[in-house]
Parts: sequence; C-alpha cells; structure tokens
Amino acid sequence: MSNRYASAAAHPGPGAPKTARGARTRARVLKAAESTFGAMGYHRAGISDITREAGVAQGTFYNYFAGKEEILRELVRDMGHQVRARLAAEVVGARDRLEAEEKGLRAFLEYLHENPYLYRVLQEAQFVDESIYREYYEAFGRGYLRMLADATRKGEIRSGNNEVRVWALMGMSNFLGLRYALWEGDVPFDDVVATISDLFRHGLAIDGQERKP
Amino acid sequence: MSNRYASAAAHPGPGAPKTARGARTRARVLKAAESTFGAMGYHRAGISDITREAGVAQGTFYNYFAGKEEILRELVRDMGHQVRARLAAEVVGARDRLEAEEKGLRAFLEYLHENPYLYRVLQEAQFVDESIYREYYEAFGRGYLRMLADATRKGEIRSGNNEVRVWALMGMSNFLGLRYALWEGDVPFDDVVATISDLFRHGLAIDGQERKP
DNA sequence: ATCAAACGTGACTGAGGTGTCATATTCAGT
DNA sequence: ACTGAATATGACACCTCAGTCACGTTTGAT
Repeated sequence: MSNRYASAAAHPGPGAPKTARGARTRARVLKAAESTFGAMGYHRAGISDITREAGVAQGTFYNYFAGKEEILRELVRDMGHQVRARLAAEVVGARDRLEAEEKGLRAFLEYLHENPYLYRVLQEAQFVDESIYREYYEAFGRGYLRMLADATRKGEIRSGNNEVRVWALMGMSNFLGLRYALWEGDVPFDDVVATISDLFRHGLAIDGQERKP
Repeated sequence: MSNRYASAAAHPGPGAPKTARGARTRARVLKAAESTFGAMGYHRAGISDITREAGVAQGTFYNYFAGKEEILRELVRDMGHQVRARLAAEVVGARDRLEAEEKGLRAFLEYLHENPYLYRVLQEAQFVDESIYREYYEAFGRGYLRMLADATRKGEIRSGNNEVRVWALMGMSNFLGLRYALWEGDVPFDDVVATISDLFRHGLAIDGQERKP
C-alpha cells in the first residue's frame, strides 16, 4: 500500500468512506491527527487544528470520526501495527533470543527517534481511554510472551515467569526510549544496547552470586 | 508532621499563607487536588471539583495557587518526596545492592497499590509540563545512580553503564507497578520480585553464555 | 476591645472549543 | 449529459470552565 493510513478505512466511523476521494480525505485527516496530537498534545489540540493541518473544513472531520476520542483510538491501533511490524522485521535472522533482544531494543530506539509522536500519543491515550492503552501493551505483550516461551523451550533462556519478564522488558524499553531516544542523545544506542545485553547475559550480580553463599 | 501536606506550605504561591488557618486551608486544597486529579484525571478535573472536594469556595483556590498547572507542580514535588522517603526507609538494612533492589521493588509495588493516585498524577504531569516530570525522574535517578556507584565500588555488582541501568530499572518498576499493582493483582508481589531478582542475579541467559561460544 | 491584614465567598464573564446543520460541490453510474 | 448519493464547507449555537472581583468574615497582635 502506498499510504500507511489507507488501511484505516477498514474501521467504520460514523460513515466509512464509500468513494476513493472519501478514503483519501479520511486518511489525510488521520495523518493530520497524528502530527497534531504528537506536536501539541491531545488536549491542547483542537479539531480545528487537525482539520487545518489536513486542509479540510471542520465539518469534514465529523464525516469520518465521531469525535476526538475516536480518532485517537484509530490512531493508536494504527501506530501499534506499525511498531510491531517494524520490530518483527528487524528481529528476523537473530540467532537466539538474546540477539533478538538486542536487535529489538536497538530497532525500538531507532523507531522512536524517527517517530517521536508514537510515545506521546500512546501515553496520552492512557488517560483518555485506558482500554486503548491496555490493548496496545497486551497485544505487544502477547507476541513477546510467545517468543520468550519459545526461547525457554529451546533452552536459550532460564526458565522463569515469562509474563512478568515481558512487562519488565517493555518497561525498560519504554524508559530507555524516553530518556535516550526522545530526551537526550548523549549516549549512543550501541552503549545502551550493550549495557542491557550485559544485563541479560550475566545479570547485575558479580558472577551469579547467591544471597547465602 | 501530622499532615503530609503541611510541608507544601513552604512553597510560595500567589500568596503563601500567613496564618494557621491559611496553612490548613492550603493543605486541604492540595490534598483535594490529589484525590480529584487521581480519580478524574487532570484534564477532566475542574477547579470547582477540587474546591468542592476541599469544602471551600472557588475563589479560595486562587488565594494559594496561581492555577491548575501550579498546583499540579506542587503535587508532583510533594509526592516525589513521599515515595523517595518511603523507599529509602524500606531499603535500609539491606545487606547488599541486590537485596536492596528486591526490597525496593516490593516497597514500590506496595506503595503504588496503597497510593494509586501517584501513578496517574505523575504520568499526566508529563504532558502538562514535561519539566515537572523530568525533575521527578532525574531526582529519583540521581539517588539511584549513587547507590549503584557505591555497589560497583564495593564489588557487589558488575561494572557497567550505571546511568543506563538506572533508567532501565526505573522503567521496569514503573511497568511492573502499572501491571501488577494497579491493573491486576493476579500475580503476588513475591513472584514478581523473585522473577526480577533472578534476572539481576543470573541474567536471562542460561549460565552467562556468550554470543560466540 | 480595636483594627488592619489575612482569609473566604460565590456569582459572574469571557475565552476557547466541540459538534451541528443548511447549503454547495463533486463523484460515479447510466 | 443527467442525477442521486456522497462528500465538503464554515458559520454558529451551545456549553464548559478558568479566573476575577467586590464584599463579608476571621485572625491575632497591641
């Protein structure tokens, strides 16, 4: 597909577009919503900001979306697909789970750096409608969990509560992304990835010490 | 102190209170803001919701705070002190860094479970004024970094980029807290802590394997 | 007891922004 | 070319809410 927003036409709004022109317009509005929400934030952004950015009249907005909240929902879904597809693509060819984690973390940092709006839109969505946000991370987590389970079966990683691990890993990526991909680029992604890779390979402890030696 | 909001009187508003009554009122408004923001969210909450909750008139609000944003700032500062104090207290007596991490994570999960408003207020603050949010995590991170540096010096943990580690650890706690302390209690904190402890002691890899054996 | 400063009140207003609607234009099938 | 459906328009009605203000009440120092 030539336009990453085109698939959105599949989700019915107050009236799903029925002509090519309609689909184009809807896509333009959705794209404008991404940059407007991303730049101004969901609450500061008005519908008129979105439609101005899209180059359409205010009324047009309501031909395709029930309101501000619905377009946000649409956007989060769309962005979720994007990230997952990107990460999945970057991770193929990894020889084991640990290498996949490295590649995945680096890809995530790069993606966030290129698409800084993702973070803002997603995190703000959390307080507009929690279910959008949960849906995103639960979808993400399900895929992640499958991979960890595979790796456990193959003996690539220690056995343990993989669900808890998934949430820990997502949290790590999230904060590292915020700090090093969005806020300040004072540490190269390679260093970040190397540090986390070391954590995965050896833990924090000196040589796997136990509490009671 | 008998009232956890009393210290807030130290921060000057449009007019810092000059009588005991004024200090009490200001504290009541700040407390009401916490529960109102926590329950309704920053944007949905109106000043009138806060003052109603506090049992004062709308005008009273502006005797102590310049506006909605300023009271949020105050609140985040106050809450930051609370958490750090609590975690510091829970962690004393740990025999090494790894034990401290365990105690700290458990304490954080418990704190979040008892004070669910912290999460919401803090995360929403991020999009109202990013500097409030950065200030919180940077303060938190500075303390954390000191402890990791100490632990490195004592030979309790592997050497590595402790700053990156700090952000990774904060991210983990944040997401684990959201998932297991706020959303669903389907996994006991003990299991969460044990899983993360295992990660710190041994990593994810089977027995510290290297990529090229 | 007195008084000036501090505090408390709540109705009001003005800005900002969502969603509507009557009307105009474009599309696509015949 | 013709025509009904789909789409686009933008002015406007309506509402929410932050912040103000003039006036009444309480405090605490002398």
